[in-house]
Amino acid sequence: MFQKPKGTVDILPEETAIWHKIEEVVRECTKNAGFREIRIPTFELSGVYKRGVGDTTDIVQKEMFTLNDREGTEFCLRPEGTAGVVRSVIENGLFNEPMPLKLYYLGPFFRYEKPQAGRSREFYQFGIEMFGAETASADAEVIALGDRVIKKLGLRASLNINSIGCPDCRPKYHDALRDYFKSHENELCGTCKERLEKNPLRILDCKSPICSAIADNAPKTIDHLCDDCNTHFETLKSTLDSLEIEYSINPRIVRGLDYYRKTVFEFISDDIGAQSTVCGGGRYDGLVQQLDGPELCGIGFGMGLTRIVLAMKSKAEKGELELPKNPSPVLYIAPMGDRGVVYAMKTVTALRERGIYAECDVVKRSLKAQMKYADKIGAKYVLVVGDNELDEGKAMLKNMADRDDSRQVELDKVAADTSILSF
RNA sequence: GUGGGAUUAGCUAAGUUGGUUAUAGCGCCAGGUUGUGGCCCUGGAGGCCAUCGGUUCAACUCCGAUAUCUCACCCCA
Repeated sequence: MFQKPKGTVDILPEETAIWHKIEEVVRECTKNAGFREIRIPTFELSGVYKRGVGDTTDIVQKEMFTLNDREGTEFCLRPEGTAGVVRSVIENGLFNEPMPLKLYYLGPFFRYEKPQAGRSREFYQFGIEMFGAETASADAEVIALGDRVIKKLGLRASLNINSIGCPDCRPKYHDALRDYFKSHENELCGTCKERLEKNPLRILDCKSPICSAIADNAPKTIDHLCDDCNTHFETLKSTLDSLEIEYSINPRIVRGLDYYRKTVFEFISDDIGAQSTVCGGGRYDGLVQQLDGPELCGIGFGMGLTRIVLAMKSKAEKGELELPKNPSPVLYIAPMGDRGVVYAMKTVTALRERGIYAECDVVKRSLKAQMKYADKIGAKYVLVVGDNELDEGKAMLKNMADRDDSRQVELDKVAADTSILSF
């Protein structure tokens, strides 16, 4: 017997109803905000990610699924969405469209990781990208969309924002940070000692209690912003205030992808385990040029839909949310005898054409077994059709929710007049 | 990549200090007189007890390895 690959999941019919709901909310929210869907390959030339996401990131260094074609060209299964979208924007000249260019995507992504709650090797992500708008209003619009999707799904997540500066002010901040941590070098954990030279920003993220305590008093990125970045951040805050979107400023938010500039943010859920970032993103003003495109700023986020599903299930367990279910048939027709089967098939087909979910027996079950089955699948009404009914042209339409409630209907009207399927 | 926990039927679990045909509930299928669901009763199907190796007269039970799941670190959505 075959097993699915490690770290992948089978999403079974019971759960796909939840996914349909999520996709419905995503499509509605993006449509109302003018984001249009883009569908791009699930794999790209490796360089797209190596150059886009950054050579030194964990994602590129140890989490990519790579494959080679017969000519030896190296590809990667997409580990994230932004780099591929940027590649497509450049390759298709979408930067010539009216600005801002607003896009969204939805689909599977792949990272070679050790699986745990909220982290798998194949996971689904919804993301948006907005190009050509460098104002803080654009940041707020992107954040507001993430906020709306989360709220429309009945979830709560706290929004954390930060600014990590731009190529002008970030080096100065790095120096200040390095100076500070150097004075505590002996106390830092092993990994953080290494981080000191390579990427001191990451020490802020360390979960070790000692490093974390030291980091508490570290210089904050928002105290070292240049005038431009500072104004941008202040404007973002006041815009979020006026939109009544709650947030907290978290100087520890440090994203692991090299392309981020200025605004970074995360929506964090407390309904799931340690992998609690349900949506994360930020501004990436240098990325398009980094991938050989024109000068074009951008901002976006990725939303981990697998984690959204986890959060919804967790909420449902606490009784705070009702999970979407697959639909039940309005009518189940229980035929008896060959003439009944013909009637049942014709009527069910006609009802389906009219957009009504109807079922009938196709396994030759006894009447009793059919009733049990109709009950199990949650049919609202049942119509028993045998020779007697066919001869008279009439049958009893039974309301499954109420034992004493049934009405006589004319058989040839069941498919024609759907109003009889509600009483 | 580093740790901890787990693996017995489709699902949730029991299985005595190693000892004959490996259990239960739920679910599935079929019945409980001629044409009616939920409750109840009866029967049936369904397991190489994760895999491989070792100890033993004898292993679901003890030991080792592998795989997978799971939780955390790391990292991220």
